[in-house]
Amino acid sequence: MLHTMGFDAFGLQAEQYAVQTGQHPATTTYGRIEIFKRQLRRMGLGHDQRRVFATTDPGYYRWTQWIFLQLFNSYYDTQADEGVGRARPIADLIAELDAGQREPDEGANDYDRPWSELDDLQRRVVIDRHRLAYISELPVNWCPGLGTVLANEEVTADGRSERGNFPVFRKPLAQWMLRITAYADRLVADLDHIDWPDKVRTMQKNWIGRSQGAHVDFRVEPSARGSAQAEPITVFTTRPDTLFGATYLVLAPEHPLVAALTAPSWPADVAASWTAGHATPAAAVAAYQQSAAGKTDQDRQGATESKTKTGVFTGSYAVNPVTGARLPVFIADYVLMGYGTGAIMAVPGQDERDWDFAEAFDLPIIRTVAPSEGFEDAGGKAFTGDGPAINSANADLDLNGLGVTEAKAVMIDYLEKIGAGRGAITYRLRDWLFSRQRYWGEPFPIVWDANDLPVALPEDMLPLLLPETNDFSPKSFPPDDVDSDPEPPLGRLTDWVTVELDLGDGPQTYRRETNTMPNWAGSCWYELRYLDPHNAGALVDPAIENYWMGPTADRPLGGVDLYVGGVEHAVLHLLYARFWHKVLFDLGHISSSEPFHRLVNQGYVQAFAYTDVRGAYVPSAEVIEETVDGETRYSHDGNPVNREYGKMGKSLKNVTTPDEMYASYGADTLRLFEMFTGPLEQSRPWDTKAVVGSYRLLQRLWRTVLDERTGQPHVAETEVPEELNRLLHKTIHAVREGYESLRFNSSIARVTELNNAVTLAYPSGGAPRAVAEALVLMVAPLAPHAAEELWSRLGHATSLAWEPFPEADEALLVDDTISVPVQVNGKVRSVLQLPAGADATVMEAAARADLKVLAALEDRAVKRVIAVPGRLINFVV
RNA sequence: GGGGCCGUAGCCCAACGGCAGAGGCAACGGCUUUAGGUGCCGUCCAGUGGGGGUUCGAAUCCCCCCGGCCCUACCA
Repeated sequence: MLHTMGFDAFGLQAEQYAVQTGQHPATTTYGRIEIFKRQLRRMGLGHDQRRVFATTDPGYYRWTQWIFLQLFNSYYDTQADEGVGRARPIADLIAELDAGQREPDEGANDYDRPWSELDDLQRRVVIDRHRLAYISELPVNWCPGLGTVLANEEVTADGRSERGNFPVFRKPLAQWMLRITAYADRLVADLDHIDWPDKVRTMQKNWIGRSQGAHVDFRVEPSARGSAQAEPITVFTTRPDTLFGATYLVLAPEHPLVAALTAPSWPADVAASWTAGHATPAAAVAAYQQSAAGKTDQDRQGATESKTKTGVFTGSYAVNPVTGARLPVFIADYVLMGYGTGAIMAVPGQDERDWDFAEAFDLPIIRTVAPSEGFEDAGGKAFTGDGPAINSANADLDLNGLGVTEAKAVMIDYLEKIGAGRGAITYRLRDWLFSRQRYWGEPFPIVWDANDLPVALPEDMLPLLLPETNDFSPKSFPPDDVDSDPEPPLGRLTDWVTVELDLGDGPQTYRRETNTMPNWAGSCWYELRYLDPHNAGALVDPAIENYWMGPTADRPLGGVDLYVGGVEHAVLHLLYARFWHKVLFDLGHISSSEPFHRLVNQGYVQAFAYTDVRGAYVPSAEVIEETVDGETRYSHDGNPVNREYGKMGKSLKNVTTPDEMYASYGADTLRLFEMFTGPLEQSRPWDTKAVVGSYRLLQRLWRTVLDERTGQPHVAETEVPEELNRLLHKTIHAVREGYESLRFNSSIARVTELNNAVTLAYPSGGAPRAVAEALVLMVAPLAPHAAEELWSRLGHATSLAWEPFPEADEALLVDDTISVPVQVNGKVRSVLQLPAGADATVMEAAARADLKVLAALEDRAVKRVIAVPGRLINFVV
């Protein structure tokens, strides 16, 4: 077994602490690590110390940087593995392009010329766009209050930073991105082959958000922009079947086509609500864009709840490819640039949001799916259910009468035929924004050349050490300062930034990348480093990786046998780590394709909180509980208080730490108690009253083994009496089962039960040694200190850690006679003592001879007899 | 709005579809110690949130409702 731990110590939290205390992050980080190590040691947690490291150790982040180079130097070959796709070295791509075997991926080549006609610089730009680590200039999450950009996963639903709770704005900035979207399908598919809680699998699936539908192209009326060359608007829809009901288009305010679509003037007789009172479309669009940009997603959400839709007309019209109808083009913030194409076809008849917008702007509504009976009479508006298509035919195509699924397929075929669209899959998942404008993180092993193109440092220059400085504070801004721009602290170290290197073309001047990696980088692969923590030549020796984590029959994709962690990592760490693991797998560095085979989410330790009559929280520690007339009451300073239940928090005045319990009862009691209060996976209240129970168990066990006054063992070197021996072996069996299934609370209960029986049978010592030793060994995993001491005093020279765990003798698990309940119509009427091996016939005969059973049967005819050997008999009358 | 988990004695929690109770806390009685928020022995207590269904038999499986906790949310 390999059981260890490490310190994930780069990132915002560690840096903020350092800034607050005016110390260097390295000082505070390594200082805290020493404290944590002491605390963990004090608890007797048995991690393998030889494998402990911090993600901030240069010997570790050297390999984090190395993995980044792997990402930079590879691309996703979507054709590989029968279309599943696989990461491959970028050199392979270049070779194939040079050999004329393929052209660049769609969207990667902006030069209107094939690869063979591009110059070297253009080729580099095109190649850079294929990399798994690439620079993007799309809008990102900019958080002025933190002075850094953030990943989608670090922004809460209400548009604020998960850390610090500052507003987050969308802003176009050149940033490193990791192409996690290439792995979307595999990240979903492989969830079926790992043993994770359904909850976490569902969360990942929802986060990845695969949806199947179509891209539809809408031609823009040339008159709108005074040019015949208008670029079509491509929308994504999951309901191509409803295209006949599309009555307008909506673009996200940030959509790149908005400028081109903004007409010079309003058409005649434009509705007042469409213009928002502005004299020209340009003014209306500009005003709307500005107000949308200044809003956080939280403000947008406010509109969601009231269902009020806002937007403005661009003055342009597009053409519905199946009906030829003129569709006004709007911009509205209910359409998000980050999903699909950032543009939708609005079908108010089948979409509630579109219906709301259509009502607000007085736009036509055409039903293309017949609503269910009574739907409209009941005031139903948009009908999103299944039903036969209506109003859905033109000269070449007739969907009427088809169900939704069939109509979708027919429509996609038709769109492909007329060149107006195609089937498409989109994801909610975005590529992973990987730059942070922070000091305390892994520097990127990248330099920029005279062409302002990125160049990877060679592996032998790793690790690229984080430069020493006292000027590490982030440049943050007023939280609402949308116009601010990020300023990485490393950029201030001009001596470090400008560097002369010979990377093969002779000495040249380069500019170092000044962003750092996010805190997730280090925890993306630490499970691999534990396997081979001191390897200087590879992140992990392949043979060692295969030994510990390679695929087996039980773990078809390989991975760690058991990973215990909080559910809060479901769409952050656990998603990122799976992604990196798959990249390393694709590139042949490891044999497992999933990092963690079995995941268990431990429950949260929660706490009660108490409010007084005014609703103010009072300190939980001062609340008195009493039971009056069978009713439990809580009071504080003599005044009644109300009890709530939930997380611990300073504002709730219910935070407790285990320190006090440790001081009063010691590490073993604390460990035992924490495992005893309930199942590992279940959240439960931290209610310290009951801790004496665990304390007593250890005391009682102590007295079972030792004479309290002398400290000498008082066990007897005798055989275990048969009855006690049966209990012993049943206990061993149950305790094992409990440990194996992580139901530690049950195991402790069974140990307690056995010890109680021993105490009862041998009140003043003299318990058989075999029983005493088994008890000590069984409690050892949870109370190692006391167990070790007892083991030693029992006369053993070596640690019990080397002792095998007790094994149950199967023969002793079954009793000679068993009590078998006899039911009549499912109700227990009698209990018989029968030999353990009694078969159904014997059981029935015995039951029929039983007086209580006869009385219950009352001469009624027995219709049926269910006799389950070893369990029960049921007479159905 | 969507999703997940959970409701069993005063409390925390057990119970392969088969006698509702393993263990602990609290309470009560006694013993011990009395400096005691100590130790020991014993006693006590629910019919499984509510309603329906499947079954010979349901805490357990299915459906609806109520309550708690957590996640997610204009995803086209």
